Amino acid sequence: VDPRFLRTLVTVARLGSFSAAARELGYTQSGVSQHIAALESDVGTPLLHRRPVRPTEAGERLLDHARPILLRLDAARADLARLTAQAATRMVIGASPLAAMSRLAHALEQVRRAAPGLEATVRVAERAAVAVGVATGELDAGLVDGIAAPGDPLRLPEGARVDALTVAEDPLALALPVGHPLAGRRGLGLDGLGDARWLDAPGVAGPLSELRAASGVDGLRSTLRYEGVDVAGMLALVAAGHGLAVVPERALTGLAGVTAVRLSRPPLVHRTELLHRGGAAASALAAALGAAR
Amino acid sequence: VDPRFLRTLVTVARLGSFSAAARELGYTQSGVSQHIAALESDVGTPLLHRRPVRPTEAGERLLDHARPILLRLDAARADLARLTAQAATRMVIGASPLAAMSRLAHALEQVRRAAPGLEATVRVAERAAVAVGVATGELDAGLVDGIAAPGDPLRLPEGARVDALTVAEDPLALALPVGHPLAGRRGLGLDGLGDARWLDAPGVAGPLSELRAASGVDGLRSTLRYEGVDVAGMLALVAAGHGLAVVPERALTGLAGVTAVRLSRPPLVHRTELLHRGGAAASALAAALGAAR
DNA sequence: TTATCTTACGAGAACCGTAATGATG
DNA sequence: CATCATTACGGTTCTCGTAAGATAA
Repeated sequence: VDPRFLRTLVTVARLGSFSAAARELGYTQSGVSQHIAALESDVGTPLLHRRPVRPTEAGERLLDHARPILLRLDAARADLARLTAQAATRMVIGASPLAAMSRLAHALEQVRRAAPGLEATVRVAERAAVAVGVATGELDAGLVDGIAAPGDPLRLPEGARVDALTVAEDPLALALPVGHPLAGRRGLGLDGLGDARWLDAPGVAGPLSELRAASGVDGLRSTLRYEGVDVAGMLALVAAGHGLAVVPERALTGLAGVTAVRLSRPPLVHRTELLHRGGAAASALAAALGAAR
Repeated sequence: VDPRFLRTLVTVARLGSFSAAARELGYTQSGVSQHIAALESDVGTPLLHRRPVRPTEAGERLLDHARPILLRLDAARADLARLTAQAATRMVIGASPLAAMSRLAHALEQVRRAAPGLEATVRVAERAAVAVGVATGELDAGLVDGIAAPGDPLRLPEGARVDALTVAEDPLALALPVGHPLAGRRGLGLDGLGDARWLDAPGVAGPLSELRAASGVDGLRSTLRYEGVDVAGMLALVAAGHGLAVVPERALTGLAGVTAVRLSRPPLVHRTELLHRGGAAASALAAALGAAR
């Protein structure tokens, strides 16, 4: 019942070890063991397999609830803290890798003219982490992007209570190595490309699973996974023929070794949203971004 | 930090009294006072005005978080309890007042043929309460209805983690007293009716605010509020000229004193969904309802 | 054996009830 | 002055750390 126990559970599940969780949380091994034992006696079922430490089915079920609950508790704390907070002089903005940085740069320019003393930081992380950061108050705002059907909002982690403003919806393109047989085409549909080799770059273009979910096209099998967050790095792999990737068209202009072909058939867009929780600085950003609600 | 404190807070806020909350929760006055004091000292701000007892701004903020968190905690408990549960012989189904009972009756028929020993109950409550009941395991399934744009899901309380299946989308009609000047029309739009007198029947046709939100038409002012859950009762008020109401067309056939005119202009439908959490009985119901995902 | 989880036990803190005190209409 | 919230205090329970025990690799 105690949320601290739930936090211990998710930490243990994440690290796969009682001792490691104890170190991270500032408890004793014993304390962690007692937390888990208390939870298990409460629900009347084992939640973790031991040796190796791995959630049971019931554990997985509880974790699915625990993570959003803990996120929401943190969000509540952050929300109340902001009520008492004084005017901020420091602003931290999160951004996912492909989020339209040029737009953000221009908007920040305007905000800084309006508030000269402002000290701003931009921190790049993946979309879910940015959403969590905004919800928990670590970030004052976040610029995130992803693939979605036109008009659909981006999917964010459960329990992350944030306001989302649409910043842009841009066309998507397929990144191909130069000389690829499809490189001359005007537009391409995904449906014929289920058998192609794909590059899965979750940190850059979003995970392939997101594309699969948004498009409804099955069988997009990846042959290589790129775990960096660097666009040029990923495109080098595309240029070398390791697979295709779907990327916002604007990210592909003027890069050697790859050709862009606009993605036409399943109506999908590269969507950019500004996440915030209503602070003054975030509102100024929203206005400067010309965001449509 | 203790969720029990949050539960105390929401109860006190709902009842507007420490003593009443203590009675309902099985605490003493003193215990409730200590809960609130602990929360206030934790967040560093008063959460309630006293005499009369009413949430402060910070209190409202915390309540917005606390209610979904508590709901989710209950849902987690129910979820885990179901893992250990044996085959159910008793099924409780929630239904909002206008949810297509005839369809449900037919589906139940099929389910009972397949499982003859089944003891079923249907319990009528408003939509949010049904969703909460399904999430917390009090109900095995729920049939709820409401007004929405075509294809849009119904809005459910935050934290209510349920699966929703679309059962039907039916046309909406305006209920008018016989002899009303608009009664002869073939179809009507809401946009010209902002100035009409409206009947607000949150328990029957859904709150007027829902219609306002779904249609985008402002200024639907109600002159009378009906708090019952009885269709005929509400329509009697319409027949007497106390105001117009938007109701699913099928609910209006063959009722004395009122005429139905189909609502055409803002594309809205009366939507019915089956809420459940994946139990065997609920799945059988879903199949019998021929629900499309 | 070694790393790891579990159990035993005691100190300290937290929670809740009884009862007295204070405040408000 | 009657109702309601707060404070004081004590008993019970809970939580956590130390330390010893159990168990699998």
